[in-house]
Amino acid sequence: MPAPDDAAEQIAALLDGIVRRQRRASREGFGTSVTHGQFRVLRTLDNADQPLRLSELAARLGIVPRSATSVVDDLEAAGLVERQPDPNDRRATLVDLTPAGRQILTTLRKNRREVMLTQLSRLTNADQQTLIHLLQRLADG
Amino acid sequence: MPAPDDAAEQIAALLDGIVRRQRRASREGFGTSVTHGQFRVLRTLDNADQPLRLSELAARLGIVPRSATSVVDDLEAAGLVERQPDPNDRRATLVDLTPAGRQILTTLRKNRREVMLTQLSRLTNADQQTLIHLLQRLADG
DNA sequence: AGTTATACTGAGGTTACCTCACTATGAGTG
DNA sequence: CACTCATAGTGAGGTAACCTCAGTATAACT
Repeated sequence: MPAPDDAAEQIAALLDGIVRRQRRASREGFGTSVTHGQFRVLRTLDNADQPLRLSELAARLGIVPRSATSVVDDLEAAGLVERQPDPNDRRATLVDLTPAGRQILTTLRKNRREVMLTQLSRLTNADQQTLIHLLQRLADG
Repeated sequence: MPAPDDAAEQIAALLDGIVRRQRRASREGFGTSVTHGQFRVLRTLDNADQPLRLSELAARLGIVPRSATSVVDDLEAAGLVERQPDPNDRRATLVDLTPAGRQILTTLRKNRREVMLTQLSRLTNADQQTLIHLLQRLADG
C-alpha cells in the first residue's frame, strides 16, 4: 500500500515545480522576446550542425510537424532562421539558423545559465554531475 | 569560457524533456479527463488537510489568484471541489475537496505513479532518494 | 498510370497560464 | 464615524505551446 505521496509523486512534483520556476524566471528574467519554444528550436538546429527538415526538427523536439511549422514561422519572421527548399525532395523544407539566430542563441544561453545559477549554486560540481547522471537515466525512456 | 552545452544547460534540458514526456504520458496514458492543472489543485487541497482560501491555494500553486479561480471553476463544475464562504471573512472563499474529488485523486495518483514507473524503475531506491534530495535542494530557492 | 505514402500548412481547438480593471468587504486613521 | 487604503475574488481579454483534422504537392511503388 503506497503512501499518499511516495517517491514517484515526490519526484514528479519536484521536477514540475523546478521547471515551472525556471520558465517563469527566464521569461521575466531577461527579454530577448524569444520564447521557450523558439529557444528549443534554435538550440536543436545549432546542435544539429546542419539544416534540418521541418519534420526532422519536429521529431527531435518531440512535437508534431504542424507545431514546428508555427514556431519556425515566427522565428523566420524574426529573422532568426531561414527556410530553404530541399534540393533532393521538393516536398521538403530545410530550416537553418541565420547569423542573427546564432548570435541570439549565444545570448540566450548565457541568460539561461544565469537564471539557473542561483539554484544550481546549491549543488557542488559533483552533485551536479550526479544529478545529470540520474536525470539522464530517467530520460532514456 | 563556457561550453555551448554546459552543466546548467544540460540539466535544464533534461528536466524539461522529462517533464514534457511525463505530461504527455499522463494525458494520453489514462483519461479521467482531469487535467494536470486540476490535478495540482486536488493534490494541494489534499495535502493541506483543510479547506483553503482561493488566494492561499493560488499561493501554494505558485500561480496568481485569477488563474486559480478558473481551475476551481472547472473542478467545481465537475463536482470534485466545493466552494464555501469563509465565515470569518465575507470576501474570502474556502475551497475543499468533495468525496468524489478525494476518490478521483486516489485514482490519479495511482495512474501517475504507473506512468512514472517505467522511467523510475531505471533507478534503484537509493538513487531515487538521492534524486529527491538533489531536486529538493534545487527547488528550495 | 494509378494507388499509396510522405512533407508541409490552413483552420480551429485546448491547457495553463498571464494582466488589467472592477466589486465587495475588511482594517486602520483622524 | 466617515474616509482612505488594502485585500479577496472574478469578468474580460490575451499569450505560449502544444494538439487534431483536412487539404495540397510531391515522391515512390506496383
